[in-house]
Amino acid sequence: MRPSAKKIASVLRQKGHKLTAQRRAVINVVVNSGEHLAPAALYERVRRAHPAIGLVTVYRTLEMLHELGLICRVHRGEKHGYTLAPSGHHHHLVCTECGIVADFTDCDLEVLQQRLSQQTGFKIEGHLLQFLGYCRDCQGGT
Amino acid sequence: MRPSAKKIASVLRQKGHKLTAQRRAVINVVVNSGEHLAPAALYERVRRAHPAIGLVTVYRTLEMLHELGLICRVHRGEKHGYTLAPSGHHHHLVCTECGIVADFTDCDLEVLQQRLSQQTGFKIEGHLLQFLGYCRDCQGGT
DNA sequence: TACCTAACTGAAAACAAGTTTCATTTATAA
DNA sequence: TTATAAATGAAACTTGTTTTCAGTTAGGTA
Repeated sequence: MRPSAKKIASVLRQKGHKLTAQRRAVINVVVNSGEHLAPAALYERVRRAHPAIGLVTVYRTLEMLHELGLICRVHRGEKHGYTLAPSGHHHHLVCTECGIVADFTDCDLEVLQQRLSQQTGFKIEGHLLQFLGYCRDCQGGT
Repeated sequence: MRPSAKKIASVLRQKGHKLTAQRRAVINVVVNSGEHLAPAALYERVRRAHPAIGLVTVYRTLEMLHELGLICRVHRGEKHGYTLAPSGHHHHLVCTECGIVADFTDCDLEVLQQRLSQQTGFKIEGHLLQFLGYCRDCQGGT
């Protein structure tokens, strides 16, 4: 389940963070977009609701939400974007055209991981798995 | 098979690129290190052999080698590094401590990819898979 | 309800990785 | 040897992100 704006707000409170108008605005944008948005794009949207907000605040809010595990990062080219974090281990399928993101949870990499670990002697701590392609809407164009 | 310095040099020639002392120096460093090196780190090493080389040239040479498929990029944190490219499709196991890289080729993601494609309607073009952990030598410390 | 203070904010400056520009140099084909 | 397209290095620039710092504010307390 993806967390709601209310849920996120209450987590902030619980952790002793203040709930400012700026943070509310950022949270709303993140909650209401299925895309993974880069900080700059997010900033643009947030400004519609809160024109005076600074880009720095957007960065700081995203950083905080990320640390609390409420949103997560996606890699797309050099920069990265953020989306709501569904609970638990999961991966992304990113549209390289429009940035929309689909989640999936079952990656079945445990077997591969274990074998690699034995073969190489590495102590594997995690993995990075992401599919890249074109979403339904972006397949026609370009 | 990982290509040798000679092999790489001859590919450059074939493609009409000039074989300068700087390029030779960059190629040597890449060939002689099992680590994935960030451009800046590579630059440091290259300077031992060729003190007058510029960072720009390192970037340009890496870019060229990458385009020719002779080396490949690895993600590590925000920046990226380069290692020799073994031929064909492959992935990396990266030590987050020292940056050493192990390759592996069999990722068995076709099944997963096909299922995701059906479920989401995405036309999947590629994937990003990388394991992160500690290599044998780095497991003790820290 | 007013007040207090740590937390938060925004502007500007700083930073890091990478790229572009441009005048100079050089590998290599003729 | 020479001509020239390709390559180089310094410096300036770009882009994404972080730091600094003086001023503002959320929200607990009197």
